[in-house]
Amino acid sequence: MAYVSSVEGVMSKTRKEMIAETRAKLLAAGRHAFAEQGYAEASMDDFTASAGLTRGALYHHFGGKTGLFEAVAMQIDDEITERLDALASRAASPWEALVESCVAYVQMALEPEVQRIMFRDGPAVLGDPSSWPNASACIAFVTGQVEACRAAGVLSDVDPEAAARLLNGATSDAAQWIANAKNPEGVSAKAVAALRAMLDGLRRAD
Amino acid sequence: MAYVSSVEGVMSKTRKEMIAETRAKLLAAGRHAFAEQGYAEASMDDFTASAGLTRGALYHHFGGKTGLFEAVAMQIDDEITERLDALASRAASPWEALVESCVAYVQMALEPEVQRIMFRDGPAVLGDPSSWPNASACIAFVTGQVEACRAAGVLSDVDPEAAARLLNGATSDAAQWIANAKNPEGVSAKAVAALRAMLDGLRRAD
DNA sequence: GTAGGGACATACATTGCGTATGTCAATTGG
DNA sequence: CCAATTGACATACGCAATGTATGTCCCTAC
Repeated sequence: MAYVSSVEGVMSKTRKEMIAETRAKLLAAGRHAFAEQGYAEASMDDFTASAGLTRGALYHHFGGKTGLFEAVAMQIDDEITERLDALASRAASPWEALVESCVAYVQMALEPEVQRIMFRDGPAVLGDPSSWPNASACIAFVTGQVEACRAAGVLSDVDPEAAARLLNGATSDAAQWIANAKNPEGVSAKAVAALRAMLDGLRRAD
Repeated sequence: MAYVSSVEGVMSKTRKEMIAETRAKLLAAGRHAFAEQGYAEASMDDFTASAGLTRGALYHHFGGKTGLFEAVAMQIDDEITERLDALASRAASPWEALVESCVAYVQMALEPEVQRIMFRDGPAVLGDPSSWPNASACIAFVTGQVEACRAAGVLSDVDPEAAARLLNGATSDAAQWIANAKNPEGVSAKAVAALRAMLDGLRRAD
């Protein structure tokens, strides 16, 4: 048993692992390059080489530059959703979950990687986020929270997805604003305060 | 006086007119191409040729592809501001002016040209709109309206620019959503209703 | 064990941008 | 009225980057 024979089981798994590994390497390299230099300026030759590969591998696995970018965006979107989910599950009420999710969303959108890939280059490369392959998991997540709030009776009769959309736009735009401000802390405080006020507008007046 | 001598006055004006005309032709051709094909896919050779010119003229007047795009974006931004201004000046109150401006903004953002250039490609090419050369005149305009509302006492104590930013993000995102929806009319109604609700959140509870 | 297919690299063609250079008309100064 | 110069614009060139077509090698399957 000094070596493994290519009987099938073991080797095939190793093989699949190798493939998954190169996919992951490409994904990571692309993600880094897209975040650092932006989509247009990122050279496929450069960042595939930095992963010890060539464009051949990229075209094989992702079909092209756009395909890789799409995969990266989906990965980030999933991560955001997961983080929001973890946060919301610790909230006392649906309403609080929604509010805290929105605030957290602003914070996440401040991260340069998220900002650049999801909010700046994303729409230009992939089109409207709502038409992305996974339909923007994080928007769907917020929509769910709005629905929960409505079910709990704390929301006025607005369309859940419409509310989620508006919130998404408001928060991501606020994040852009904060990120490019001279004093991000002060601006952030203002933005969050205004955001809470707007959210209150959605709450049922009782 | 059968012909005009190049004494200066008349001829120099004609000359300037010619120059202004080619500038305008480039601007129009670029605007059309950017709107139709997007920034990245628009070929300078193609659309300058469609204006009866070459890239030489473009580089001379605008410094490059980015420069022309910037000029186009500023032009559109000015047009939007002007339209909002005309609309707001007919409103009965500052609050109504703000609300109607936001609703109108959604409508404008639905126009394919505005959508593509200002909301999709704009941020990717020029960066965050708030850092654009003219600092996004339309955001400044809305900020002014929010300030007027605050002065009139109908707004709670939110930061004017923060509110304007959130509104801008919410409306433009809503527009994106509407534009890509199957039934734009229905979605538009939902979005506007939710927008009004959010706006109410900013209004001082009295 | 050999035939086949998939994973990836290499080679090539195309396209598009940016810059350097050239040309011609118009302005300016005498 | 003429010559020199400036500026508007076109042409020519080089480079970089993408997409595709082809090749090679190793694993898998029969």
